[in-house]
Parts: sequence; structure tokens; C-alpha cells
Amino acid sequence: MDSFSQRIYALVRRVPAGKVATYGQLASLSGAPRSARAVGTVLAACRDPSVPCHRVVDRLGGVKPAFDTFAPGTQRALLESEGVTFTRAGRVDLAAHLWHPRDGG
DNA sequence: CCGATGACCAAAC
DNA sequence: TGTTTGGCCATCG
Repeated sequence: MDSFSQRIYALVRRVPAGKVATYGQLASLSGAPRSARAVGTVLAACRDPSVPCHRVVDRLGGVKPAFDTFAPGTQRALLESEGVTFTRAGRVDLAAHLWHPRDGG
């Protein structure tokens, strides 16, 4: 397990149900604000069910179904099951579900 | 190590 | 809103 992916998973696990985080956000929190790309690559290789990778979306809330991790439509179904709402554009309402990392939260 | 690819992000048209 | 271009980092061959 590489330290990089380790940090990413650690952050994704910190994301509570009903909330979502963006790749850039996780990247920044992991200490690499420019490795948003790498975050996606790491999550794409995610094999740990303990990591709610379905709560990770792009900076616009758009979901990218990866056939290696989820079936087409599964990610959205999971988020909706947690209380996350979507817009007519098929994007997550980040204004209401964007995860805000807190120290005491 | 090098070359190609990708679940990204920001800027421009 | 959608397409195209440039930069970044990690993974795979």
C-alpha cells in the first residue's frame, strides 16, 4: 500500500453518508492540490469496500461510473440511498451535500 | 526509465 | 452547456 493512496482512502473514509467530496478536495487535503488526477487513478484502483469511493465526485458533482468498481448507475443509486439529491443536469447538489472537513466534527 | 493512458482541474471559444 | 487545449500526478506496459 503506497502512502499516497493510503492518504486518499483515509480521507474518503472521513466522508460521512449523505455527503460528497471532490477529487481536488481530497487531493488538497492529502497534501497534493495538483494531484486531483492521481486521486481518480487511485480510486479507480480502489478495491477496499471500506472506502466509500461512491461519495467521490468531480468538482461539478458529475459521477463517472467505473465498470471496474461500480455498474453504470450504481454510484448515483448509492448516493440517493444516503439522502444525496441530484440536479436536473444529473449532478450532485454540492451546495447542500459538499463535504466540509472539520477537526472536531 | 520511457511512453501512453486516465473516476481531474482550469481556461478559452 | 459542450468541445478543445494545456498542466499536473499516479498507474500500467
